[in-house]
Amino acid sequence: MTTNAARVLAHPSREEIRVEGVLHALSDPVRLRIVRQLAGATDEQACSRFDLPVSKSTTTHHFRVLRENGVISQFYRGTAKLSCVRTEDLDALFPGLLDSVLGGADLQAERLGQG
Amino acid sequence: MTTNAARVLAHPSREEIRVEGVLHALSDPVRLRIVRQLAGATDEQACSRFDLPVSKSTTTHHFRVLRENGVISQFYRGTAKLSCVRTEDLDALFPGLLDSVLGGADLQAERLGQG
DNA sequence: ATAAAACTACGACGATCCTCGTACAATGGA
DNA sequence: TCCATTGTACGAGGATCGTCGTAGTTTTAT
Repeated sequence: MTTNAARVLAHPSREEIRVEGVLHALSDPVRLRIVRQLAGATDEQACSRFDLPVSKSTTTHHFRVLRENGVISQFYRGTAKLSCVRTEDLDALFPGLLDSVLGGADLQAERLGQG
Repeated sequence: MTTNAARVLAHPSREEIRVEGVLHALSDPVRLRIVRQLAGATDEQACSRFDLPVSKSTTTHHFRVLRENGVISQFYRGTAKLSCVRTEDLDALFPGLLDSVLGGADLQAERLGQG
């Protein structure tokens, strides 16, 4: 097989990331859950390792929204698509934002008794 | 005039505020601008003191979204409706979130040259 | 070559969202 | 009382969003 261009995923550069876009990306329950799981892991994870209450196409959609808004980066490895949070970029652009969102989500989950 | 019940505004209690709702409320450019202006002032401000690029009805809408998601509190004084950020509640629920959003917005405005 | 695994592209549906204009309500001052 | 100020309620239009199923692509293993 020749290399497939569609397998190279487009990411916004650091300068293109907007705080409104990041907040919007994180404001959906499914996507917030994805980011929490990604941030809790030590390395990148495949989309298939997420147990989400939505269909597979919807899962694809949510990962794309996160990527297009600069929250995660993704790349292919075999048939799998791996994701990780763009911690370095987000911390540089919006210091403390990611941590406080994740911390706030943790507190809320604790408070609602379903951490 | 007798007291009008419609003039008493409904606010979510602290326990009802959700991080997803707060993020959603802050993810709109107009609303983020409102909150930045509110946070930059020392006391509460009337809606009419905001110079926004939308109509008056749309302004009302955005203030309501902010209030219903627990970001601001509002009360009437005469014909004016005053607003202020629910700093104490937000800091208790999601420590550091408000500050990092505001700080990130400031940095972004600086970076884009229209602070 | 065949099949399985992982993910995507596309179109569709209903819900929500942002916006507006118009008409209305509440307050305070002349 | 009359009017100006301030904000609301309502309905509407158009855009975006979240969801899905189906069909298809890419890769790896057999």
